Amino acid sequence: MLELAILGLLQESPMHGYELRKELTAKLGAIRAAISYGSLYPTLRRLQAAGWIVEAAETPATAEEVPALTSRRGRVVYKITAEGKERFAELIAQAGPETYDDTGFGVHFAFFARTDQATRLRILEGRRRKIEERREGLRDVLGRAAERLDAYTLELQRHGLDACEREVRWLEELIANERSGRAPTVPPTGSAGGGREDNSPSPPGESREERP
Amino acid sequence: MLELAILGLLQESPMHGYELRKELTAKLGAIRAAISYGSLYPTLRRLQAAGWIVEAAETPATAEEVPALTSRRGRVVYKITAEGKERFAELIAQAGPETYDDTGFGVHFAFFARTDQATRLRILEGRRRKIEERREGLRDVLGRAAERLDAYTLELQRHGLDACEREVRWLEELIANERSGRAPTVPPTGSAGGGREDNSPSPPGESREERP
DNA sequence: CGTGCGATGTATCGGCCCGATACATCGCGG
DNA sequence: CCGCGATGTATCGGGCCGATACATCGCACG
Repeated sequence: MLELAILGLLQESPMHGYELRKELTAKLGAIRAAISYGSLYPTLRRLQAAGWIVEAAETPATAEEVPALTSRRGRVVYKITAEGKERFAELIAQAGPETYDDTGFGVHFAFFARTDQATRLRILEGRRRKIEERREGLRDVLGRAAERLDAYTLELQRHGLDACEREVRWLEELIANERSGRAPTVPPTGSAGGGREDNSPSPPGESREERP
Repeated sequence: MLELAILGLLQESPMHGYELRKELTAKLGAIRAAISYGSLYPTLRRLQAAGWIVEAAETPATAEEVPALTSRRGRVVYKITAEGKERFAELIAQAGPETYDDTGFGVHFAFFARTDQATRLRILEGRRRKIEERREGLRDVLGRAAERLDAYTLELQRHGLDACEREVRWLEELIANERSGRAPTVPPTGSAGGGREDNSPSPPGESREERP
């Protein structure tokens, strides 16, 4: 999952580890608290070994050749490669079982702007199915095994059930919106593209303004 | 976390691994999908090595000494020890940072019936604090960095924010209910105790029936 | 002027937990 | 009688986390 998220973020611009972590936290804040360095750095090394990303020198070397007497430990900037972009496309499109658990779905969703509509629909429906199953499990427990459990445990199940129902409704809305056509996708953002990246796509969820 | 959950369940009755997993899934279904055996068995071994639990023979050995020609691989039943009960009490009462993350809080809450009221209150308030912080983080992102993020990412944050607000309200209710006195606790369930264990404690949340 | 402290920044280590996999037994229906 | 799904125990590789260590930079406070 981290692999996918890093590849996705580096596609927007090169970054060093610390920055990456902050962006990760901002983008996935709704899903997970904060990525640990104990996960981040090993993953970066893995990605580098696979050739999906490369290190880029921090100082552009325009200056004189002062070869670092003090062995300055400067920041390490990572940059995605062409193979890395292919890898990202592969990961974002394929949907295994882990695509639908909380974290996996969150990461995929966070990069929906770079996902084609058919895949978005597939993922939203897969997630809905999974949540519906969890919901049924909770209803079963609350129905059949209620007398075996104490009041606090039951209250926990009720709260979980409520969250499931709410998420299913949310997904229904997103699915309907997705089917109805208006689906924004960030253009591939090719490395050479010039202009501003300020496209503000029409949002999912109910539209706040209507077309006349 | 698994350690705490296992100790808690074995306090109700001895169980073998498979059964333990089912009970765990029933009790924590609102929190996590299903405990993996790859977690369960190593944890059981750990607990055994520490002396918190012991293996109990499946067949009570009342029968003749037929010494298992076929080396019958029978089920392995685990039983909590006195030290294990102490350990559980220690774990359930102490509150580190991990007590307030999603999983940790869920497990603690699921065993609130075996937790004293002061600890329950402390944990509920700690959890509320943590969720409030997450909520503020999300509000910050939605306020300050909104234009840097695409519509899908923003929608994710909104959904997360909504979930936070909802959970805070839920916690407020539980806290108020807890403060108001009526707080059920399962009696220690001492190993020697005789009677039925059918105490049905008054539930958290709004009471559905009122006393005249 | 110096000094310490919080933010920035890179990195490792032990440990928990997961998914995949393997293997054995039991009961039941075809 | 045979297969098949439920029951049941167990290991292995790998991902991710929390704790920890260490270095630099800017700046506020004495």
